[in-house]
Amino acid sequence: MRNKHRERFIESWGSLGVLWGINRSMARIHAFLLVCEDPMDLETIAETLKISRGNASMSLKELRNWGVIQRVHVSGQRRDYYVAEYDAMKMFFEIVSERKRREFDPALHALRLLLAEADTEKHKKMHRRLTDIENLMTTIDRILGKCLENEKMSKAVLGILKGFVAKGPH
Amino acid sequence: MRNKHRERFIESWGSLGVLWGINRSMARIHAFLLVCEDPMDLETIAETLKISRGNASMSLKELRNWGVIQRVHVSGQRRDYYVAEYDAMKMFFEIVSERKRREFDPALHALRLLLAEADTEKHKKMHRRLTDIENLMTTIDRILGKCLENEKMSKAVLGILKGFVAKGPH
DNA sequence: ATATAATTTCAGTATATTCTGAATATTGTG
DNA sequence: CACAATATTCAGAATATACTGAAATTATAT
Repeated sequence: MRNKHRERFIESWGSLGVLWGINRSMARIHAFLLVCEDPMDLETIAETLKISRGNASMSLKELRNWGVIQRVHVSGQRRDYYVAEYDAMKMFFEIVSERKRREFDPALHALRLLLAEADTEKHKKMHRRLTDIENLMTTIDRILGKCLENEKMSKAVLGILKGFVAKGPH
Repeated sequence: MRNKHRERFIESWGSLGVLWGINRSMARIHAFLLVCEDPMDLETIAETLKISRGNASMSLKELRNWGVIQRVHVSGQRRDYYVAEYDAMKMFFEIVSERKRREFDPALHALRLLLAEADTEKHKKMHRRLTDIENLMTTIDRILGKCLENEKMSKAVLGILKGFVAKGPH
């Protein structure tokens, strides 16, 4: 039965969205548009997902800001219709980029300030711990930087990793 | 002034924690233990971070469950003391692993069920979109799988990426 | 054993987040 | 322009999440 799987996908995509910091309604709408072949209008969306029009309206606006859905016109129709962005990666990297900027970067910066003035001798263990974390975060920072630079780079990084996980015994 | 930077680190680590799905109190305690050279007791932690003992107690318990801090004994002292886990990666991968299991895996599974029954001809665009996402998620799934397998693997993956971001013009 | 220090638990409270729906604004049509 | 259809906004309500603090429990020392 199709609807069961569709519903399940929508709900699990909703939980995944929460992990990104996107609220459930937004993520569910996004999922719904992903599984729709044709553009959908606000009313259908709100009815299908059992949410208010107000909520749907705000969520759709936000999703457009994230660049993961688009508003389209259907000829002969007055109302607005929405479709999911065709490019799967775009959504993914948009979100990662934003999270990096908001939470990761400030933490790394604060960590560096702290290390700059730390007493290496007096606080050996602490210093070691923070240095390790700083190294790890710096690596992650560079990787993300590359990936987010442009689509070509992100595909290159992904390609390398794909190669790595593919080879080896099975 | 050291305390200013320490505080800033603790607060930004708190925000970063929220991104992982760890609440602010937990993440702040974790940060505090990271910047302490010596083991700290519940009372000091609660006082320093201005949270209740109850909250501190529960958060410390949770952090131990995540494996990112340890309870230690200080000779001649009755109360329990806590230190941050020495291994930076451990914390990182523990959390990623849990999030993967809880949110990522179910979404990927639901997506595959949906694709298995999708009508490729009738729903071309939708099918294409979902297939793209499935491919991307499968790659991520494999990479994470490798990384989480054991520490050696995660270091290998990180090493490869490090090599990639290091080379090139600057 | 008993007293006391320390920790944990959890019901109730506070706070933050999300959602609703009616009021308002906007857009398209005759 | 007037009217109707549609979309947006936002104050208040509902819900979810986090926190407190006092009571119950556990551990330790004498």
